[in-house]
Amino acid sequence: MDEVFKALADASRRSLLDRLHARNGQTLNELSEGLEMTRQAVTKHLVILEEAHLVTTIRHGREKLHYLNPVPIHQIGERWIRKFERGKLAALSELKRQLEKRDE
Amino acid sequence: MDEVFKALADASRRSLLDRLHARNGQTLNELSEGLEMTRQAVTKHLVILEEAHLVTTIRHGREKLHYLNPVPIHQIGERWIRKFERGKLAALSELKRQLEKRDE
DNA sequence: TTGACATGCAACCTTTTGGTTGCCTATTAT
DNA sequence: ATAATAGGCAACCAAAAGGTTGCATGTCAA
Repeated sequence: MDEVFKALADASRRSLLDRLHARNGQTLNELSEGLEMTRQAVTKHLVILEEAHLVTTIRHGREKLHYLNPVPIHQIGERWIRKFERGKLAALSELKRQLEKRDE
Repeated sequence: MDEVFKALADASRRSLLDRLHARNGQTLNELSEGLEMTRQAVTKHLVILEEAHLVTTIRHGREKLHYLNPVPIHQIGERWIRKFERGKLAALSELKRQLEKRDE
């Protein structure tokens, strides 16, 4: 879980996920095109995304195809975000209560 | 959005959010108790959480009370995670298709 | 009113992160 | 066969992150 959060912390990596979401199965060179970054920098980002299991790769000859794996993203939603949403209304009303008594 | 992702990237900060989720409105000293970190380190984390609007504070005399704000977390779920969940099934079936043709 | 307590500020340090350049290897196309 | 193409590896670098210590300030209680 920690690796996923860390991987998502960088805007370049999130935009790589966006690119794969737009078109899945791209090669390293395709993913590097038009970016303000060298191919090697993109490689490093992709390694981090792979280690977080956000991206899966398949070698096809000399090409490496990259596929988005949406499972970890889904798990963040289920296991982490949901937890905080349950307490949401209660938290807000508590905040309101505290705000109202701040002049004591 | 970027600030929120960055703030959530650190396990110590996520555990501070957990603590506030368990009991809202804690002081800095309370939040520092039992942690493998000095109070000053906790302060720095709380500043980052505040800047990402994940935590709101209210001064009450010499104490500073910290409240969890679940809104940014909810927005990550709505604006970011949902986007990837829509393509989920399509992506998986595409992956399967690619896997099946890899021996060409 | 003064000591204790809660927090703030600043300098400093080490490790991690995000990026680069240069070169090497494997595969494909001519 | 060999040149072009796709990607991998390693050394290096600057900046950011995460933490520390030491001291200052503001507030409360005796």
